[in-house]
Amino acid sequence: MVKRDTYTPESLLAVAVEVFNERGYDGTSMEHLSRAAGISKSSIYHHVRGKEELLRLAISRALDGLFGILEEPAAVRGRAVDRLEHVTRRTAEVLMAELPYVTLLLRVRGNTDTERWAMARRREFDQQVAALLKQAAADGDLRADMDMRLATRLLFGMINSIVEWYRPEAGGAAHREQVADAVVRMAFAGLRTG
Amino acid sequence: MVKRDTYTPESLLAVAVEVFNERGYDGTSMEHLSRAAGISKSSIYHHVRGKEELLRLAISRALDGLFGILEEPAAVRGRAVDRLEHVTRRTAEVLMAELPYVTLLLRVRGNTDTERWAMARRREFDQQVAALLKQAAADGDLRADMDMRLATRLLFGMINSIVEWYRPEAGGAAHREQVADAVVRMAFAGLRTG
DNA sequence: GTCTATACCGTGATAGAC
DNA sequence: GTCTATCACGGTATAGAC
Repeated sequence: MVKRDTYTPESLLAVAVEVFNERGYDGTSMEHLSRAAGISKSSIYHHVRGKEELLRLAISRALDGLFGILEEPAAVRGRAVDRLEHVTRRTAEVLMAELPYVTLLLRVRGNTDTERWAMARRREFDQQVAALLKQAAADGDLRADMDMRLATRLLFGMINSIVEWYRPEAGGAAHREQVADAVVRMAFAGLRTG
Repeated sequence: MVKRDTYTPESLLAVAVEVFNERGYDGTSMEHLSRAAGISKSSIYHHVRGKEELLRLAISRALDGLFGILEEPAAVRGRAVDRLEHVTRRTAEVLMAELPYVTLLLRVRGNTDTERWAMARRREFDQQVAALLKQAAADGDLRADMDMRLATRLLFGMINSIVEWYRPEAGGAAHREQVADAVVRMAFAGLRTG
């Protein structure tokens, strides 16, 4: 959270998203934002239309990152189970790389139009991954004794929970890879030995 | 959300917790609560000291349910990996049985004293389960190629994510058991066949 | 136990000077 | 591009009648 002499919507966004994630979106006032940015409330309105626009910008960035995964070659070609593993790993990676933005996306509750739009887009992403699970199960590569809808939800639950504790300061790229490995391993092979 | 002729702190709590979970705690005003309860704002103050007391009551109930698990016979006796599996299943079950209360617990951000107390208690619970994982790994019952701290976090991430989609109306006890089974299966054996 | 009325403050947002 | 001053509104909470 570096204080700047002058702001662009982009650099102001970085500050705002940090505060949103600390206090929650509803718990953050324009006064909080102005103090964190080191400029007055009214100056913020020079850069963005208001609080909700900051939310929309942040969420768009998170969604762009996630949907980008689905267009990567390894996500569109090959056996479904391998594409699923790729998407799982990459979702964890994007989540850590774009942590504050994805965190905000995952926490919206649907109180405003912007939040409802975010939730709808997120559902689209989940559904595309759910289709992958279904195909992988049909291929016989995933265990048949589980509802794939339920499995999708638990898989995303595990991945998304990373935002609750991951902090980029500690560890860097090596740590990110270790986390992504653990997610893939636990989701596909489980905790138990043998 | 049944409207009542008269309220007790307990019955008012049930209404409040539903609204908190729909709109978020910070996004819920006393006006929202009064409309949902069908009584005036000031009448609410007759039953509780304020909004934050409702939060504290709700969170206490969730924590009591969770810590109760750790005192069950199957959680204190036997091989660590079996105790861990029991705690995993029961945590999922308690989460579904006390859904609105646990949901609220899992969403607090630490803005007030009450919220910070809740987060500290939750960490205590997590740490006790983390100790179980560590013991099970030492017994050779869990895979050695994963950091157990990380595994604990992913395990709880998976369990806790149930609050994001589980709705008690649909399915009843049979469905709850199916969900708990799926959690245990995925966490311990993984998604992949063979 | 519930109500109406209201105190008092913090909120998101705007006007206009520099 | 930033500021101070200000607005109208909605927030939590209280007073006091019924």
